[in-house]
Amino acid sequence: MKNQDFINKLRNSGLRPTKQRIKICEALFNTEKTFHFTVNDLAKMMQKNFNEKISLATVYNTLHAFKKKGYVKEISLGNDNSYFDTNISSHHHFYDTKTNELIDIDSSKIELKNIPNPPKGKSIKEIDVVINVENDSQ
Amino acid sequence: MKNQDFINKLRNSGLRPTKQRIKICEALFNTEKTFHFTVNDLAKMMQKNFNEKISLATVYNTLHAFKKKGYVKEISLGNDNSYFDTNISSHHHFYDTKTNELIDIDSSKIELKNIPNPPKGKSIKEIDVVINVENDSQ
DNA sequence: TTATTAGTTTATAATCAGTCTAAAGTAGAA
DNA sequence: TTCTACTTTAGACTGATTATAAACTAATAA
Repeated sequence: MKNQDFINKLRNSGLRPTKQRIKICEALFNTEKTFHFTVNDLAKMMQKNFNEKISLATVYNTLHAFKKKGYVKEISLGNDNSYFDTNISSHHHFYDTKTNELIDIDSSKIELKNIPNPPKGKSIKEIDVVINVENDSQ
Repeated sequence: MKNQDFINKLRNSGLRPTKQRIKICEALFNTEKTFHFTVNDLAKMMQKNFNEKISLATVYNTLHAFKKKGYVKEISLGNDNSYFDTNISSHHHFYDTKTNELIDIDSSKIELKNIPNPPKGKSIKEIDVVINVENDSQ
């Protein structure tokens, strides 16, 4: 993808294509593979790999805007800080509770049967399966 | 359950039956139904319903100790603060992302098929299914 | 172009959950 | 009763996230 594509992408979804947002698009979407990251990871990555100091507040704002637009997903894990994922397809995760490592599982791999009906008046938005794993003790 | 039962329960698992721990046991386990709560919920509950001001640090300590002993479970949700659950059976949850409401789903209700093998050297500790729901828009 | 304005970015302060610390208190064993 | 190790506590501290308010900039109209 070229810069102009990101500019269009942003503009089409009602976000002004600012320098910072375009750079963040490059960092997130100009990759072969999708990946997981924290807000801090991204802020550091922008400075080191993209030579672009972006204020933390802006990184938060941008990620939340991108999340709203469906460009990234936020991953639900119990622990400390929250993870984002550039893999926006429906999928699940292995999660190493000791190392905080996250590994994607294609949603087609796991079959969920007998999903119960949601409480009255509510409807299902998404189902997250987290398989908590740990290193085998030696 | 009577106080003496809690004292035995604590002592049997190597925790000294202090006044605070016994009171917290009463609050958590002398109920008809299991329930979900945050650390703050519990601290307030102790003061209001049990007339017992317990320091926040102690509430944290106690809950972590109880979690380690398997008296409570901690629930993995993305958002703000973490939830505890007095339902320690294996089970899943409906989670209302707008209201933060949590509803238990018996683990036998949902059938998981084709669980993929964990990454090499790791083994599965637990599987959490969170069904995110929202109020139907009127 | 230029001027206007509405949306953005930024540094910094503020907040909030959770942890740490060191002193005071207490249960259990001798 | 005394001693010791475990607990509790208030308050300091940390780290993630949000709020604020001033400076900046993209989009639009003139």
